[in-house]
Amino acid sequence: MDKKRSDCPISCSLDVFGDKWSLLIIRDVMLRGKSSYSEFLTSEEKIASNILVNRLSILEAENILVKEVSPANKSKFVYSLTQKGADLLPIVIEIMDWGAKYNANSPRKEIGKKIKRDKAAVIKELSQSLKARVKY
Amino acid sequence: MDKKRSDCPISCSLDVFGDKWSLLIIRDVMLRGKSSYSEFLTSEEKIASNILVNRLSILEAENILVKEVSPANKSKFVYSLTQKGADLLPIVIEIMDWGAKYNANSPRKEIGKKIKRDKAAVIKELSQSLKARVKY
DNA sequence: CTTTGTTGTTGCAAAATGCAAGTGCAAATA
DNA sequence: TATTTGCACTTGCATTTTGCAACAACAAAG
Repeated sequence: MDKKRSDCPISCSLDVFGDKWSLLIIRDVMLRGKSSYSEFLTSEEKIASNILVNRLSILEAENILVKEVSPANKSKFVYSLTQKGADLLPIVIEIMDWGAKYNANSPRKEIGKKIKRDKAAVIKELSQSLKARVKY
Repeated sequence: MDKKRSDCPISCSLDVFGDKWSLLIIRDVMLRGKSSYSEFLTSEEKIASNILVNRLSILEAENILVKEVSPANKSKFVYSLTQKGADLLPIVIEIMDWGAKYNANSPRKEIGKKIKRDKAAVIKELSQSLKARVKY
């Protein structure tokens, strides 16, 4: 881990995921059912492969993701959320809500509309369903 | 504004404040009563002056902060939150909560403890008090 | 008239990012 | 067996951003 700029919890958090890519990887795992390097590479934001490797290794080192051999394909890895990673859900939902509110070109889809109606319920529901696949 | 990587609301949001400094400036305005360039410079994370100028101009261009001549001192500027900026409160609170939970060295202070007890109440209460000083 | 406070700017080295191509290796296919 | 495909990186290099320190413009205060 890089050394912290301060003990402020906001600053500490940003030291970990305060960049343009980390939370997009988390989003892919959390909300889009993605779990592998090749799936992350195909996301529409077009992350570069070296950045992806770098971020995956940081997220793994921070115990936000765990990397394991795929049960289905032994020459493949799958990344899963830890509890610490799953706990990022409220942050991701709030960022999504703010972004949907202030961007004309991001029309709210089903989940966005549900968030607008009852954010707390969406977080509760999703965090329940994440529990089933959280590792460690 | 830089061009967007995608229409995903999370991606759009990170295009705006997805870096290590923007949300610390927002924190200073939102929770620490700071409002001027010189106050931001003195924060413990020690932002460089060129980065600060750059971020303030982005936040202003994005209509998250407004810059005005200080009523008290005509040779000074004050930055205030717009409604769009104040709406970042839930994000900031969630990030603070996560950071406090997973960092041994960030003992929860009063606000952190209140968040742990009743996050929704803290957000509601603070957003009420922000309303009084939001511009536009 | 000089000092202080405030908001910047400039220059430069170091680090991070973006992009394209290449590598290693196991599984699938011919 | 030989070849191809899929997957997870690695490398090289140009561009951009960051970090650090010094300098500058200008109004207000003393």
